Amino acid sequence: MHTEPELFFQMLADTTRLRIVLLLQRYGELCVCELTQALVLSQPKISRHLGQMRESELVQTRRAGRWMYYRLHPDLPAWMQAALGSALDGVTALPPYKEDAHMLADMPNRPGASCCA
Amino acid sequence: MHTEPELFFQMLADTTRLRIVLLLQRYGELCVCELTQALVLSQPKISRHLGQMRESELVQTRRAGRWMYYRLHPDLPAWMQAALGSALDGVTALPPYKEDAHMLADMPNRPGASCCA
DNA sequence: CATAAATATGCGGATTGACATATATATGGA
DNA sequence: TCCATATATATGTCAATCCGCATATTTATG
Repeated sequence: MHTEPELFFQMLADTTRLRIVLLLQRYGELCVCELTQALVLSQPKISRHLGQMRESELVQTRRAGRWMYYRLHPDLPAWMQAALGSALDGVTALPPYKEDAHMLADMPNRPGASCCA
Repeated sequence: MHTEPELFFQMLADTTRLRIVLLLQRYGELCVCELTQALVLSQPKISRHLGQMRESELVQTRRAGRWMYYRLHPDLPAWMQAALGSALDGVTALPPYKEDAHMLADMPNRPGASCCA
């Protein structure tokens, strides 16, 4: 994220993007179809928000077969990572963020079985 | 700020508002005319953004004579205060945030001489 | 009261963001 | 090779936001 601080906050200023970011922070790496099922939102909507976040270099992508995996950009400045940590602390107990993690944990046949819970 | 997390981030997603918030965090309490001079922006523009932040309960106001003083809302959730602290750390060395503090420090005849530097 | 300083609000135009629909690309099976 | 499905991207439309300018409101002072 070589971009401006206000762009960072702008990415977090939408509910869908914030939900995605917090899931990525928790699960490490997720593909579009996993996010679609976890958030119960249309695939184009998810994809568009992911595109924005990739353009602003908040997330990074990795293609594996037909799945495109997204993760938080590893080169985020320390203060951004700290701010994300604070947001995670303050938000994980609230809907809809709380339910999102459960939706993903209960999802069968996750493609990569990418990571932790 | 009893409002949603994404509203908090939305308030920080505009350069002018972010500059204001960081000045308030640093100086504690400032009136509109001080902010106008520090940021070198038009008074209506500043006032408008302050109004938004007051509506979303990110800041609180206090009238003292003809001056209206603004400060960060004292009841902000802990995670929001932490996130603001991280942002301050990451941003104070960069323009235009760095210059803002100097502009205010060098301003003569500040009304309340409200606070620290 | 009348004036001046400080702050707030209305309004029009330009930009941006969100959502739905449509189109493109790729993978796997017959 | 051809088709069906899964995944990703592009376009059109509408609403929300931001800005500049002008004007209104509030508060102090003489």
